Amino acid sequence: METTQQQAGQPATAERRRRELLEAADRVVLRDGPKASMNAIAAEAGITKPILYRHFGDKAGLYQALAVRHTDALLESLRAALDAPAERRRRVENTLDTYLAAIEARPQVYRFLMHPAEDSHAAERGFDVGLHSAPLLRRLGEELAKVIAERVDLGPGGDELARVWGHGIVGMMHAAGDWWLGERPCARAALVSGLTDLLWGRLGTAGNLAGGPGF
Amino acid sequence: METTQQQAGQPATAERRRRELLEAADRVVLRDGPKASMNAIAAEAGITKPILYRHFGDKAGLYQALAVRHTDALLESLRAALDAPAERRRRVENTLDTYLAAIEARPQVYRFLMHPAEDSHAAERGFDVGLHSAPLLRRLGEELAKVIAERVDLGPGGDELARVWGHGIVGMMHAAGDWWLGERPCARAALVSGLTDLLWGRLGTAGNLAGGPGF
DNA sequence: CAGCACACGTTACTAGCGGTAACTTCGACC
DNA sequence: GGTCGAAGTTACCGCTAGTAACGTGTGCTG
Repeated sequence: METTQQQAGQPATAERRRRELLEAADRVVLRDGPKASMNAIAAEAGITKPILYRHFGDKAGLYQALAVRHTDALLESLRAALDAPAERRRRVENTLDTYLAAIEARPQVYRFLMHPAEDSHAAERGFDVGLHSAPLLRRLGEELAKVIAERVDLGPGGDELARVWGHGIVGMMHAAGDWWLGERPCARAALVSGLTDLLWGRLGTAGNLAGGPGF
Repeated sequence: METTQQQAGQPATAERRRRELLEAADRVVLRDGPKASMNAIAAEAGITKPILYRHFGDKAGLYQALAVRHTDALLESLRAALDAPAERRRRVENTLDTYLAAIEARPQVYRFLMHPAEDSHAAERGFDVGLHSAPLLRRLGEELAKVIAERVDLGPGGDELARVWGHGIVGMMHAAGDWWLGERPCARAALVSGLTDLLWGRLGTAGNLAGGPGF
């Protein structure tokens, strides 16, 4: 670690450096989960903390930059599934499956995205409830809402309803996926078809169980 | 803060003290949100940190004790809504509305329940993804699954499907509620009926929007 | 070439966190 | 009276996020 470490050089180093740092941070987060500390990230990048702070402001900034990258990637694949030519139910199934495959393949990333530190001295006096939930969820909800609103005929007030549905469906997908990832109670395909059945109203049409109190 | 502060006394002080501490912690969490520190809680209770640790082991222990209390209370009211005599759709609407009313009335508590510190040196080596989600969500999901499984006829494999639905529905409720609480885009009743429509399969039956790419 | 400016990097620090060790003090019981 | 144990304290550890102050190399400009 002598002072003669960087060969310096290119003037466009700024953006480059930023991406290098992000990739180092990525590695650490992938390895250590959400407990990744700024010190650890700096060490992985071969530098020290203040540089991180110069580039990203604070931890929330770094995390957000990381989250945006991953969220973008996930969103892109989800949009592809949502846009593929198929009947509506098939599209929904494919989208759910894409999401589940993603969180299954890289659970650490998923976990990180859902738990953005949350500290961030926001919440100062007046605790703005609401924005506590992971940005990923909000973004996915809004994106899905947009797709629904522009493609499905929901009558008057449809935009508002589409947003309700967007956030609701995303939440369903998230919670079920989280539970499934933890307990692995069934195959991915079974989860997908179960959720799609739910969305297709099977709860409303299924009969009461004989002998029970009814529902 | 002289040493002659507590009048001591009763031998059954242990349980009493524990409840006093929990109530103090409750007050602090209600005031400071999830950033409530052990120091602050101890101060509010009029004592110092080590006592808290003697009673609850660590922060996670205290938080869990707090969470159990609130979760129990919420669960009870939800169960009441779920058991009230009415047709199925009405029960679902009432349950959703009960949940939303609860988080609307005490958003700080809600926020605390959804963010159980998460630190807890679990996640050691092997980051057990999955259990990161708030215990409240898991518990609600399992409870709902139980209700569904014992009342609705879902055919073979129904128990597994019920769990999928339980967690899915709870997730939907949570995410939509979180979003709604943050943006307040509509009245509570509108959100409830929108979500119920979703659960009753309106997404499957709604027509495509004329002129769009179809969905 | 001198010198200025600036980005890049460092060491060394603060304030606060969760958690603990060691000591004191009080009340009960034999 | 003397001892035992719970309740409570102060003072600390190791860690975190974040910052201030101090080099050091490079390119531009007089």
